[in-house]
Amino acid sequence: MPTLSPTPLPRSFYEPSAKIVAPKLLGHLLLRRTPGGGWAGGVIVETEAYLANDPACHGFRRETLRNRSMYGPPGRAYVYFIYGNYFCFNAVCAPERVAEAVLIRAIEPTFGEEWMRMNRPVREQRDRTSGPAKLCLALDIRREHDARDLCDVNTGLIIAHNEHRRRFINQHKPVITTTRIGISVAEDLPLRFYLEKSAFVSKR
DNA sequence: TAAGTGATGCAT
DNA sequence: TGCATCACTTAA
Repeated sequence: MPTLSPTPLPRSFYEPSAKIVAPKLLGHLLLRRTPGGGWAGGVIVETEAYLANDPACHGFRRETLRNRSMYGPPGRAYVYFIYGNYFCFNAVCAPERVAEAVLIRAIEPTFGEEWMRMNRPVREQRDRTSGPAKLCLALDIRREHDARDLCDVNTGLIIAHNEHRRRFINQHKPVITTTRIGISVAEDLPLRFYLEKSAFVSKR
């Protein structure tokens, strides 16, 4: 499973449209450096794509203070605050000035589980990271992580190559493609992707 | 199933 | 300046 010295996915990985990148992120690793100096996080099992010509995308209308990082270069974080309580984490895709991103909706915890349990002490392990705001709580991802470079291991928030990705996907396939959750426009687009056999998928 | 939560951004 | 909206979660 693990990599003590993780290798971030390269920036070129995020240059295509989010609709291409979203399914390709399944099986890779969302990782956060802990105060203790180790890594916490796990395998991405559910994603959604938000596109430049997509009314549900925060960057659909124009650049604002909130969505600024979506308009920046690919391979950075877009973290936004929602419902007065929660943060959600995205990986910015597509070239600069093209506002696209992939929302990470769920991960399977594999590293730093003790630290995540402290951050989000719920009874059931599968409730720890089975939702976009849940995983931000477990990994203590906040406003200050917005715009952070996911390709630079020194920023402490990365998406890393999973050398066991193929095996993980084989064990958790098939990949299901369906409509996105919690939106009120463009509800019919097939832009949500998840691994059918993962217990951490937020909703079926 | 519904309420809580407050920043955001569009309309005024 | 005001106010509806919101890529969610939790407790019922």
